[in-house]
Amino acid sequence: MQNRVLLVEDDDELRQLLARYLTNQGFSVREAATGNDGLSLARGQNCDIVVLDIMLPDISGLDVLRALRAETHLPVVLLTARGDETDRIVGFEVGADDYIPKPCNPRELVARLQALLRRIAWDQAVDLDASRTYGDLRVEPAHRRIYQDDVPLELTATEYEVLQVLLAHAGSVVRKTDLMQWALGRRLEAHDRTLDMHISNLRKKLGNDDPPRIETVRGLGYSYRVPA
Amino acid sequence: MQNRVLLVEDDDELRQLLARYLTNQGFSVREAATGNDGLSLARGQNCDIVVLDIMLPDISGLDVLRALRAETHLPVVLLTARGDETDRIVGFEVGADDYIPKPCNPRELVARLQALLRRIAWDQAVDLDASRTYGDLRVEPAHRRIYQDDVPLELTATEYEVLQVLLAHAGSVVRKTDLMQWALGRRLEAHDRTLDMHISNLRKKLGNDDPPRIETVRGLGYSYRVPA
DNA sequence: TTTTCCTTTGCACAACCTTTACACAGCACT
DNA sequence: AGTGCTGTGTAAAGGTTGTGCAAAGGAAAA
Repeated sequence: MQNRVLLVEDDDELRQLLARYLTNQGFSVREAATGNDGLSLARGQNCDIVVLDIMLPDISGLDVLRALRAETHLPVVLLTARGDETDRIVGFEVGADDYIPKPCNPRELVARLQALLRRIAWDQAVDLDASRTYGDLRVEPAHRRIYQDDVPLELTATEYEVLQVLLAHAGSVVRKTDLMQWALGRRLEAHDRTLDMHISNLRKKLGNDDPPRIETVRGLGYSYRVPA
Repeated sequence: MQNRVLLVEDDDELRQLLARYLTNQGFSVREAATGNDGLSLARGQNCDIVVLDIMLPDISGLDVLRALRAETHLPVVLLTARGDETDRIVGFEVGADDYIPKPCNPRELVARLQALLRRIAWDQAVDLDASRTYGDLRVEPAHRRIYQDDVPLELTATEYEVLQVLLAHAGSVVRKTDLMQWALGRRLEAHDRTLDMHISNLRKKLGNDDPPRIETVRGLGYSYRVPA
């Protein structure tokens, strides 16, 4: 169950050093010293992640990456001698997942490889219940909806954002300036009643309970009453 | 419609600089100046990715990350002044997806954010070669056809792509910009109504049900109504 | 060429965010 | 109680933005 790394690097000494370190860290390592070798090994589909030097004797690592991206989404970490910033940007644009400047600390390389593999594992595990419940309300970010007793509320985009923030802070007071910043994405100016309007509309849609679910804290902001 | 970044950084000047740059690059930005604010906002599930400074006035960015990881797999990029290698390793071990030392080039930050978001999109993409069924619709990638109650729909190439992407994400909202990228293979420019046209045509071919199978999520994109 | 399809253009319309306006509630001070 | 200030509730009007769709223009395939 160990991860298989394909290491494409022309400098024999460095490649063997890294290969040994990666092996010690529990990876199974395939090595290639040229771009073409690397490309055919990667195409073989028998590795989980590729570490790819950019400076190679035959074809550039960037071209190898381009060729790979034309057919797969195999994770690729670029490795390169001191990076001009533009180089890095290009690397990412071509489809790299990470970019590590040489000389690199092997520990950091391993940490980054593991972070990338972990990310992939997370993404592929069905990450459903990101939904949260507050009393009779249920927030479902995937649908961008909030359900009250399993009935979806007909909220506008802004209303959704506002209620979302209030729920995330359920039980404590959210200052108007923060609510404005977080839900509306701009600063609260004097005499701006926009927020009050959205709160008013939200209360209506939530059923105008008494006492209201969204409490007013005069001079401060609003607070969603924590469910009993 | 655009990716939402949560920027947690206490240095007002730097935060505003980055926020402005990210906005210009097409992100929608939410800001927090403290760890606690950042944590509540991230919990609110109203962002796609988090940029997190480690040095914060109240609680350490690492603790914020730990708390987040206890409940979500939200992508997190750490940002820090100290370049100590051990710090980086710790950051990754706690669950960071990337680690950028300050002072960071905003262009590189954006490139890394986009690489991470792209990786997630790739990972979550459904196996496009398997045939799938959604209610009365059946996608058969081998023939590039979609059947409604076993009767093939007369779709054009683009319509097939659009519907297929919507189905692959059935039940959740697909942003217009993503739909454009995945189905049409190019970026969504301002005033480009192409997608709206294809949606309109698709709805017609699907029978113009009411409520429509392809729901409009104003300001965001479209969503295929998950079959009961 | 003809046909099919993709894209652009233009207009109408709907959704919705914001402003305006006024009424009223809370609070401090007389 | 009365007065005035400040902050809030909400209806209605105003303005902006996003969307639906027909029709025409182009581009690509047949």
